[in-house]
Amino acid sequence: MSLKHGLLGLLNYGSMTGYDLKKTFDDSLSFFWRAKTSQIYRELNAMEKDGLLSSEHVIQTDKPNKRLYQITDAGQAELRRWLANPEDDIAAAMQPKSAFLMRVFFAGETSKQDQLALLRAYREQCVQAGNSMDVAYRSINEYGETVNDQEKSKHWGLTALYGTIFYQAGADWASKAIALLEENEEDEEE
Amino acid sequence: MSLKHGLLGLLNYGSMTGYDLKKTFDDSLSFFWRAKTSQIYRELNAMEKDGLLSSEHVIQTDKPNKRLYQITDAGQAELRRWLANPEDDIAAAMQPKSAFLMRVFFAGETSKQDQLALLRAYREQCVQAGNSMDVAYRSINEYGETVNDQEKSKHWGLTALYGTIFYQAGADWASKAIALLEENEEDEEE
DNA sequence: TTAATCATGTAACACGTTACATGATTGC
DNA sequence: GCAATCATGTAACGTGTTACATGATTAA
Repeated sequence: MSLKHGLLGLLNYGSMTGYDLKKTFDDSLSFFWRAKTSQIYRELNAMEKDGLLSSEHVIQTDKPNKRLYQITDAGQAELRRWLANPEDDIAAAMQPKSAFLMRVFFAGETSKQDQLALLRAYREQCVQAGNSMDVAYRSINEYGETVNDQEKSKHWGLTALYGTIFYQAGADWASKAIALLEENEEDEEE
Repeated sequence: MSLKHGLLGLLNYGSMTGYDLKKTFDDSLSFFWRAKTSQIYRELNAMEKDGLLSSEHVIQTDKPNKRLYQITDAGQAELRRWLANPEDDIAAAMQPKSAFLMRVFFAGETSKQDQLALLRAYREQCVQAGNSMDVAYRSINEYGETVNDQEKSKHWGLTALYGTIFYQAGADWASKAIALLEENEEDEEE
């Protein structure tokens, strides 16, 4: 359901096209949510049918024509209703789904070299992702300082801070896991 | 694709019914993967059609009849192929999807009280989940000590360790986020 | 002249959830 | 008598991905 509410949340800031929404997702929400163009257009259609959005066709001469979506009163009500009921999403946040951990679970079927390579690759990616998140974090804060929407940018910054901590924790875990595997590397062979 | 490979991984340890597989998922993989009964039966069917599994009908007098699944040579080959190619899943692990963070992002639309309540509820759930993970971690290690499959239980333990660190990081982030919001609680009103 | 940006979709498939459907045996 | 365990599925729906389809304008 969260693509729907993400779209409502963004359109609550102002009218946009599907194309704009896609870019905003990619630019600002991509750490914790992503969606393909095809899914966004389909969802916008369904939401308009449900009365959460309305749209107007805008004819342009210099660029392709476009469809501008705006949130309706029913849409704003739905956004507020959603924000007021976070229980299920908090519970779901305790239940990650990770194909990577599935691999760790079954890594006993691979060679010790492969096991270590898996964990090292993961750690490296965490470090890299952490670095790029630091950049994003700074740019959000800078943006919040220059523009006068400090209240909003504060929450955007919190999601970026989550990213930094999440990747750091991933790298720490991988380091410990590697150490645990290397402990008995000498006496065992595969 | 990981339900498929989870089923292959478990059936690689020995033949099981759909019912057994469901229980094993719930008992051992539930921190990082869950599946409904209906999905498991559907997937087993598809996998048998693809030649990854074979099944035999077992007639029981004291209990309902059952269908025992076993992995085929093609299934073992597919399991090995999957284990040898982890790149995409490592990359995907850097791209979490979180409806909870979507809520944090848009929390500027709610009252300061609701913002704090959201973060406090999240922190509390992280602490609770962390505690129950510690229990799971200990039971896995005890199991690994008594039984002689230390090599396997080591990796199972690594996934539990990930859980502990993940929940701890979540609680730490929430504490920082709460502190940041409370910083300017005095001078601002909503 | 070539890549990027702007702009919107359809169709099919893959994966996950919800609701429905059945029924015997065992332990409290 | 009632709940738990054992045991297997179908149908419909919701959500996400992949492949396909088109085409103008602008900047390097």
